[in-house]
Amino acid sequence: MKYDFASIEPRWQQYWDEQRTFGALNPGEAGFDPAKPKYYVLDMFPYPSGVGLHVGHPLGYIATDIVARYKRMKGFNVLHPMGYDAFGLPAEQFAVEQGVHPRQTTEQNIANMTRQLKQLGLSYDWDRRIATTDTDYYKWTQWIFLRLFNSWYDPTQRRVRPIEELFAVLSSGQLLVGIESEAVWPPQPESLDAVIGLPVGTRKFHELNPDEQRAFIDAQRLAYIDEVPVNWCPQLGTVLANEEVTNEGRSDRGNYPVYKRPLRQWMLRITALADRLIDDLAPLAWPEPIKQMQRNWIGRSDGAYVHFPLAYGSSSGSDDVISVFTTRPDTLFGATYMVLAPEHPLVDALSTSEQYHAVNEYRRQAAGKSDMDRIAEAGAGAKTGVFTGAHAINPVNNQKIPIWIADYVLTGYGTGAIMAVPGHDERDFAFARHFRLPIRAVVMPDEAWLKAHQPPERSDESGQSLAVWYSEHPEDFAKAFADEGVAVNSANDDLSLDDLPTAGAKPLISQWLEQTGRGRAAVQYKLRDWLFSRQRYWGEPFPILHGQDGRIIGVEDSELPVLLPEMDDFRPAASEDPQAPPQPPLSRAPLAWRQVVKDGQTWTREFNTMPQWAGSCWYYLRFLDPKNEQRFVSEEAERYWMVSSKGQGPPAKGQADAEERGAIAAKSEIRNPKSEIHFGGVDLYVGGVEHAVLHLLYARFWHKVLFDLGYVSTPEPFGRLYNQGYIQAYCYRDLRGIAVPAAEVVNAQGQPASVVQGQKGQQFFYQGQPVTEEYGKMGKGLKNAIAPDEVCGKYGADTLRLYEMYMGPLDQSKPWATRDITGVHRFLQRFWRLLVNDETGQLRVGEGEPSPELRRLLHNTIKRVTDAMETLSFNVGIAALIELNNELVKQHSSDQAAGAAASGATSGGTSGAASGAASGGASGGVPRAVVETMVLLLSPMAPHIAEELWRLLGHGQSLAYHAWPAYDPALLLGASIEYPVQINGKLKARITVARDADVAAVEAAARADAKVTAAVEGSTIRKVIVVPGRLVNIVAS
RNA sequence: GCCCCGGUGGCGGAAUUGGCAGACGCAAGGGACUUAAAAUCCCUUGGCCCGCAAGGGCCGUGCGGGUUCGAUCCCCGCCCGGGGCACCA
Repeated sequence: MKYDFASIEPRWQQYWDEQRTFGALNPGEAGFDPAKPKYYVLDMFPYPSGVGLHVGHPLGYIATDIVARYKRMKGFNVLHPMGYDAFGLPAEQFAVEQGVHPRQTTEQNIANMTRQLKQLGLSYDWDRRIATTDTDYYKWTQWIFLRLFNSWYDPTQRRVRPIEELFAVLSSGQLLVGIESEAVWPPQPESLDAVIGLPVGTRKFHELNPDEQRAFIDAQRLAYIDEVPVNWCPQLGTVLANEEVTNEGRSDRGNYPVYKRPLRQWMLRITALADRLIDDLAPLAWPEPIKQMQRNWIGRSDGAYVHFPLAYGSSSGSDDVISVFTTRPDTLFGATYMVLAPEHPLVDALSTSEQYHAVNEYRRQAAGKSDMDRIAEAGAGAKTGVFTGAHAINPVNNQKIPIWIADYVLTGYGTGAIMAVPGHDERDFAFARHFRLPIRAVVMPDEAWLKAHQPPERSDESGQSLAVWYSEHPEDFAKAFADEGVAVNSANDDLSLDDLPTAGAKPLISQWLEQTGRGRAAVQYKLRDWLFSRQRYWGEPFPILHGQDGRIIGVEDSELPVLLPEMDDFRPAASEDPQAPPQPPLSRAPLAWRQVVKDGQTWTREFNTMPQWAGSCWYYLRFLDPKNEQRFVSEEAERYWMVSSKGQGPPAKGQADAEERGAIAAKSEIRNPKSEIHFGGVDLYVGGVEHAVLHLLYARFWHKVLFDLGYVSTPEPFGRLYNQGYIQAYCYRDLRGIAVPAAEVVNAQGQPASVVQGQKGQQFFYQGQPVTEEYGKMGKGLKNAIAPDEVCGKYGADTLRLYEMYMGPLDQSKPWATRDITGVHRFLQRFWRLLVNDETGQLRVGEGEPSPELRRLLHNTIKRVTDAMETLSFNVGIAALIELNNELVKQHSSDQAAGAAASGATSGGTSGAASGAASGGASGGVPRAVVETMVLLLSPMAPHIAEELWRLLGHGQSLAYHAWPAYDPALLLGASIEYPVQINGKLKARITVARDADVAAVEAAARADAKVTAAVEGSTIRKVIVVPGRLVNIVAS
């Protein structure tokens, strides 16, 4: 009876399905065991694409499946679900191309993908399958949006609160509200402290009229509408989030040009939580680079606002101030001009009549440029700009400084205006040189810097006079000194920074600014509020109604879901014209959908839809309780699955230490007194690095909002994150550089490329034409995709699973080599034949006890495989099983060969383990205890063959919940240990001593060894180092 | 430019993170079985050198230094590859 995976695998898949083997039980369900710890292991759910999976996709799924199966055997209640992220641009575009409704294509794709996943034997609880497009799923996406809409961020308590509480707080008169805010641009309603206590135009909330009150409240919501400069992609007919725009200023999807353009859009106030999104990263068991990427993306920088009064107000009054943000307030004395972004709203009012034309021309050009153009120019180092004709007063020295506009100042960051310190900023330096603006030195560099960048014509001068020269003429030096140094030329009647190091000057000047009302210390983030609306059809409709009076209200919870209307034409209004107005498809929906009568008034629905990220922001919560009709997840299920069980597994690499974790947990105690344990969440979350910032940041934001509002128990959703690498593959390009189908490429001898690829000196041909071999990420773009169906058909799912895990470390990218698959396939066949006689089908298992040597080898293998499971290093776990199998195969064949002497066994991992192992009752087969353990160890990785062998071994039920084998640490070592003996660090001899020999005995044995005595002949032994259990090193000279 | 990650045989990769470098697999070469092939099994396989041989010597983890009894691992300075960010004041 041969190893016939083609019949074994479907049979077991059917069995698991029918028996609901992998169904996870929630608290309260029949059979639920409260004594079991929980383990939630999650994949990043896929987008159901029409082309289906290639072998790169399941890499992470196989890994999580192995963990899920392992944890079940370790006695955990395991939740391992799968679903589909089915809304969004790609699904819609695919549907448009195919000319059918997106729902139909989405359902087909889901069916196909589910089939592909099931074929791999993945142990998902399929009863919990969800798709973000299900109405009873997006009902709750809308519900969560309403929570965002109906809450605000309280900066004094640093948490999200229901909007009713803001009304109460404001009505009680506790806070002052500056409705006519000072001339800070853009206006900053998001931070209440910016408007608390401002002297100008401040009124109490109850002094506002109802419209003003409503406007103020609306502006505080976490979901709000704002007219902001957005990324507008005319070809896609929609706006895009910053995160969806490439470095080249093109759309992530489709690679179309993107333009900046002000539009009224829905925003989510993610910036309010920026600090916590940074701080709470620390204790997470995430890869450090991913944390770093999130920190960089959020881009916190500490500095100060400085208010610059205008020299001659073009309009009278207190508005005539331009505020800037700077990280270097200590260089304020060196600010010799200001620059506004071309889009800055004060530009019109500022510009003098002489400069008006030039300013307008510049702004027109800037508006016409796509981000791509703008970035390309920046890359060339060119600085452009125009003088407005206006001046401002440097508040620190009352100097009149010119105001320019230039597109190197961005509208989206800070206040859209900067103070230019050309002496100490590279960009300002380049700009000032180009336009011959004054450059002042206010920070003294060290001598090394002065020497390195000194003017060429005075290179022989001494350091001392260089400092003087720099102080007077920094413009003569090669570049701006942008580092920290010592302040110079920085004093007025009231204040002196001179001789202070930068770190000391900063707080001093910030303090002075605050005391004199000229500014204040502040923090800025690169992170922008999240642009949340899209002009597409295939997304979640907003549960929002617009009144004819301009009021915006949320749909009642009881009215959810707001269903997507059926439409024949759901195409977006694409256009070549960047200025064409957006036309969301839903604006063409049937009138019955568009209009709602409520409270005797007619309301219009919101026509935008949510971006694809919405559904993936909380799917991990819905998996906990996917059928719940009353709530997005029951409190009980949420608490059980998300709050960490105690004493789970070892920490992942890079996990924060206990102290750090404790500190953060203590902080969050304050935020949510109701929860006891923190930073649990998903126990293992596996997915690609491409989601390092987007999905993971958005989901963390939503989760924190739900946490603050008391809907979830942990401040973070994903306790442990792991990123699998890409699978790469060889690809081939013809002479024009166009990728050709890799499967049809052959070498000069006509062999398929897959058998000889990677070898040197090969030439490859496609349809008789020479092609070049390269190496890249597997996918349809490079025409080098390999479908899992192909491999499953030829070798079986177990072999595919084993191969993908054996290729190398899970987190590294590595090349697919079809040729190598035979290695693990052979292993499975050899293992099968070890237990089953090919011809007779009889078991070859002995009922005796294993020899001590074999037992030791077995326990070492258990340890190695168990360690591999905990650290996700499956490649070495598989290697350990192969080694044990090889050893057993060798012994077993020597058994049959007339009891040949076991003398040649030297290759085992633990030396000498094998000799004579077969004795002790193994005649007639490998001891049952050994093979059963091996079957269990193999089962998470190759579950079908393991189940089949388990059944052949006489077990009546699935091994999925059988206890994981344990090893006895006492059995790992033999009676004696072999020590390598080094002389001066070089290996010279080996000695064998008793396991319990003490250091002195080991040293004596080493000194007595013949090879050692010969090697140290004629020199003196200075020192002998004995590392117990490791080695001996003799220092001699 | 800035920030990460990596560099080990012909190839994918191991090495208890300071303790025997190259586990395991692929490929390659030799052999057994076979009419033959496939499959299977056995042996060899980092490089160089000495030896008829058994065996022995030297070099070797991108490069150059350093710390150490001992370095693939730690430190300093480079080179190369991959990823992220990028006019963020």
